[in-house]
Amino acid sequence: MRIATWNVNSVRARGERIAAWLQRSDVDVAAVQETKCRDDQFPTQLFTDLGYEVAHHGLSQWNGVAVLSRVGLEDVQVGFPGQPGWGDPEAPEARALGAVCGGVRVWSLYVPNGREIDDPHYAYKLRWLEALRAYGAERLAEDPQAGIALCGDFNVAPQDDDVWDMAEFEGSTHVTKPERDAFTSVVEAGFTEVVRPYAPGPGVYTYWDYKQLSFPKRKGMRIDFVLASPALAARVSGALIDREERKGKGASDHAPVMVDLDGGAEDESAAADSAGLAGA
DNA sequence: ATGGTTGAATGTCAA
Repeated sequence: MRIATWNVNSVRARGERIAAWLQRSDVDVAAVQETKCRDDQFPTQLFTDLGYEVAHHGLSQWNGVAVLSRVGLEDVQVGFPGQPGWGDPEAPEARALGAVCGGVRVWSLYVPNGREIDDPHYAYKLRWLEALRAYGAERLAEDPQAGIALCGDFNVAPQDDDVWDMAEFEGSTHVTKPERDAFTSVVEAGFTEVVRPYAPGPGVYTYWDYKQLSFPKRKGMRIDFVLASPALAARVSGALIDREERKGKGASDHAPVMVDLDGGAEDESAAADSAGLAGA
């Protein structure tokens, strides 16, 4: 089974490109962020026509998260318990959506950007990551064998090599110790980042700003991740960052990140077929 | 080409 995460930066501006990518890449489950639309604006049919079930949560033109799956989509959760809110009155934004797909609880997460270190959004970002850690820890305490994937745009570059030049990030968000500590806390709660071992840096990124020719100049950031629970991490057989998808007219500013899993219902059925053939 | 973004409530914010 292949699962993926991608900040698409508007599902309406990029629908055809997303559909082409799903098919080309043989994606079974996609966690999508920044759909930038309400539920009633989501181009559901584009994906159901390709055999995917769709769950979307969008409240406005900002944020918006979705899960697309062709291996079943059950138990949809809008937001997670304890997810911090924003605004007045304070309310959760459309930044988290979970569903069980092919036996794995897949979360599409869009961590707040943080903007500037002295902006209230920065403290909001840290609260949000802490709440995610607490929720993840709780789920694993309840079921240590659970297959959980925390997929998304974390808006944190955990290591110095995850940005093109640390000197250019002096005083900036995404690389501060509190943000990195918050990310590490989620990992230490039991969620291994499974992409990096198969796509090591330096110079390997998932996001390049549209401005200043960042992509051709290779000035990117690694901020999109798949964090897997122990049982799920044990099934990972590969991962890749689809840098090609960042190229050309109409690209998102993020690249898709894909993870391949061994086992699960499909592989068991294939193994049974193989055994049957061998015996024939 | 010596510069250079894109997408969303069309006006200005967000990333």
